[in-house]
Amino acid sequence: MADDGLDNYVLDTVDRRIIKELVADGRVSIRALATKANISRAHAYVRIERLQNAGIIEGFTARISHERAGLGASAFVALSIRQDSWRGISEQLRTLPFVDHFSLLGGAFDVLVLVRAPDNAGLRNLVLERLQGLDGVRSTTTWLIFEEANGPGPTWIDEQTT
Amino acid sequence: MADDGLDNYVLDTVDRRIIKELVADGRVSIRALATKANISRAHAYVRIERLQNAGIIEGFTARISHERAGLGASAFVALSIRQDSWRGISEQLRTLPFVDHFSLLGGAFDVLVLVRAPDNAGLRNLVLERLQGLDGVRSTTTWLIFEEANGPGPTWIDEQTT
DNA sequence: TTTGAAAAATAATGACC
DNA sequence: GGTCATTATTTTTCAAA
Repeated sequence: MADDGLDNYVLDTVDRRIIKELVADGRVSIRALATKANISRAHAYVRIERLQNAGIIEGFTARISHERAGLGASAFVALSIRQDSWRGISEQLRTLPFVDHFSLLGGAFDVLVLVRAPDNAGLRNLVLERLQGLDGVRSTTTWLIFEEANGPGPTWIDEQTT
Repeated sequence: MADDGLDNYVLDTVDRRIIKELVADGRVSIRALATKANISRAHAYVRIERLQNAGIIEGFTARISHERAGLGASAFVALSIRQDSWRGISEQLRTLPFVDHFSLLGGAFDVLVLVRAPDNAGLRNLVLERLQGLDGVRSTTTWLIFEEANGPGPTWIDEQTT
């Protein structure tokens, strides 16, 4: 593949500062961003566009409190699946309501799905009716989430050189 | 607790439309948002502020591609912990670099940590040196993430009545 | 990459239905 | 809740250095 600038893009200090600010506040004005990152506005525009074109910044979104928004019951559901069924299962999970995130894993389990439903009844229905019914799913194991939190965010961004 | 308007806030149709748009595009202008949600701009300001005060909208952020930003190795790490150690472990995980998200679970495992490191060596170091060294951690089990994706987003938001 | 200028768009507020 | 009007800011582009 030719180097079209989209792959193997190495972040420099300016990129990292921009990312840090945009992760902390996705609606920050370009003015404020440029100031905080110690660059000109014009430069900020250029860099942000480049980061988006490179696929490093995928987009911007609102962070919603699952619980306060009505999704009070969350769980991880491990799926044991047939060897050749990952692709099909993946396609279905992408559109299954209340599925937040899912991963194909190495090790004892095959697929780990993070689901968030309005309540335990909804969770139960989701697991028993939808997940276990997916073509290729052999068995499921569910762990309720009692409490959760996020890590420190992109602290690693300060620790790299360029 | 008195009803200060911050708790038990029930979303109506307008709130849901606003959230949907802001999740899809966190930097959308209030103008465009108001148009898409079929409300006036003034109304949009009021609603967004209310949603933020109620803690439903926690903030805004850039969605970063972990892989393209240099975090190519991700894994789930299950921690088996001492009964009384959750609080302390939680506090430490909040500041531990490369920790993305973690949960206190019911069931066989105690804590599930999602970590993202630059490479497998970094991942190994993180698990062996940092996570296993946390006070209260008895043992760890690691599952590498080969592939991952997100669910459909807030589709459930359309399916509720008010 | 930076700076300054300038037009267009948007934000934010307040008065009034 | 919605509409309108107004002013302050910001965005965005461009030219110049």
